[in-house]
Amino acid sequence: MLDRSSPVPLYHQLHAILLKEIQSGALKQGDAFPTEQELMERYAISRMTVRQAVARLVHDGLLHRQQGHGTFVRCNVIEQELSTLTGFSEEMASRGLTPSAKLVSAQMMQPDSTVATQLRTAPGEMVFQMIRVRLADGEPIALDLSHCPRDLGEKLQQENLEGALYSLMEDKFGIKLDWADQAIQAILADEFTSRHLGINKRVPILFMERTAYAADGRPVEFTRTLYRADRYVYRIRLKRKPRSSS
Amino acid sequence: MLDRSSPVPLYHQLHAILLKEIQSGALKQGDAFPTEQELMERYAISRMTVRQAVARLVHDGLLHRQQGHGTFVRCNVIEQELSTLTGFSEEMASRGLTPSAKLVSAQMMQPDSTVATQLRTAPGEMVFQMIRVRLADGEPIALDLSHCPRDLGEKLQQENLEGALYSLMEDKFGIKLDWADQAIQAILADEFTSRHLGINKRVPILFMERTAYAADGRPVEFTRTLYRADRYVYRIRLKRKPRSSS
DNA sequence: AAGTGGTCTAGACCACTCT
DNA sequence: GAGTGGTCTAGACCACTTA
Repeated sequence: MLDRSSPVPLYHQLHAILLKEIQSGALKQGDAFPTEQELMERYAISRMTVRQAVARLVHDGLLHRQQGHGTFVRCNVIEQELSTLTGFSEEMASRGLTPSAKLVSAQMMQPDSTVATQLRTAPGEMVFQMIRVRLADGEPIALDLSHCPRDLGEKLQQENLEGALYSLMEDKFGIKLDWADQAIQAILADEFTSRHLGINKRVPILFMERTAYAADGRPVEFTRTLYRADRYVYRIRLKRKPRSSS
Repeated sequence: MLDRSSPVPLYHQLHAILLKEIQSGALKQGDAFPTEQELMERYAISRMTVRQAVARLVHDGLLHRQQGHGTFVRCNVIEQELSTLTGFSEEMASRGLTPSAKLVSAQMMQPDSTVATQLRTAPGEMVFQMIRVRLADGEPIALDLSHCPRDLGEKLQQENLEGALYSLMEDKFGIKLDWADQAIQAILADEFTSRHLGINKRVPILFMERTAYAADGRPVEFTRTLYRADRYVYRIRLKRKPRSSS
């Protein structure tokens, strides 16, 4: 039931309860979900609060509503990997693999023009670069070249860089990551990449460039990641948007 | 101003107005956005309606709210390509290119096991397959192998298949596309692909598999698309999600 | 006609940030 | 203390679906 003395908002508590019910498998695909009226009475809360909790489940694709008909369970998948920004460590952990990293280098450097543009550094300003081999269950999966602004880099230099960068930034530095722009391409492995990933040269590589931004709009990381094509598939779930004004 | 006699919801109208103001450039990055109080008075509507309109702008990353501080303009980008499900034609059009398609083949066929699984066809049931070369400004960009359930395929066979498939499904067949699961990999071009895209063999290819679903949860399309790596980059914007319950 | 979700109101109290 | 956004209530009317 709901705890009204908790600092956690009621709609948040209700969302967690409903999510658990869906994921437990008690409700099967296509089953009718409790109506708003039912939820209002069962938890003794107002309709707007119910709607706020249900809205998130609908938005995340677990429920499907039809006006005048009802609310229905879309699917009972445990992993509903929507298009969320996750770091390598988080992504591997969610797939049930154990992530790790081997630090190749970490230093302040003069950014190339792409890095400078993406991180919006002043002319002549240095950035922090670290190169890491990312592993899953001990197997090399990707080569990662991360760049951060100078001030953030100075803090990072005093940390263990073989773990999750995003946890470090959020939990230790209090940076609120908010969104990222990604570009994904297919390329052939070069000498440097193939050596670090333990693969042949001239094999296909999934190449991702990502710029991550904090809640205030400031870029906090620009990363180039080269994934072994034989070990990694990029998966994403997309939502259709209304197409009225286009 | 708002039109209360319109069938369009007030929060929708307000969203459109505010979006226009942001995109017009009148508000610059970092500028303070009108407070909820101001918007309530200016448009003579209640706070919840204001919040509903603003919430979408926040969710789409155009605004940034900070409790006790205010609402601020994140950026004045015209194209905020969030992670939305778009077809090839829509995507190219949004990049300012003219999309087209050359039909290679279109037929009913026995699905392979992947296609049958993704489209959830009954054993022995046929599916509709069409193979198309997708062009942008007359240049071949991708080779597309689309599969649809039998009933949908029968309708498609009577249509012009060299245009946008999603428009056809939504506008002509009344199918509400809702979401899709995608997998993106890097592979090497095979003989069939390189011939149709006019490229050398053994060059890298961005390979995407996508299953698209309607609002009722039914799969309506499974597509394999092979993109020329030298002409196409997959771009996406991701939002960070709260990481409390994981 | 009854039940559902979609929209909207006019209040209320709280947590947070700034001055 | 004043102003902001965050949460919550108890109603209301409407549009749509099903029977």
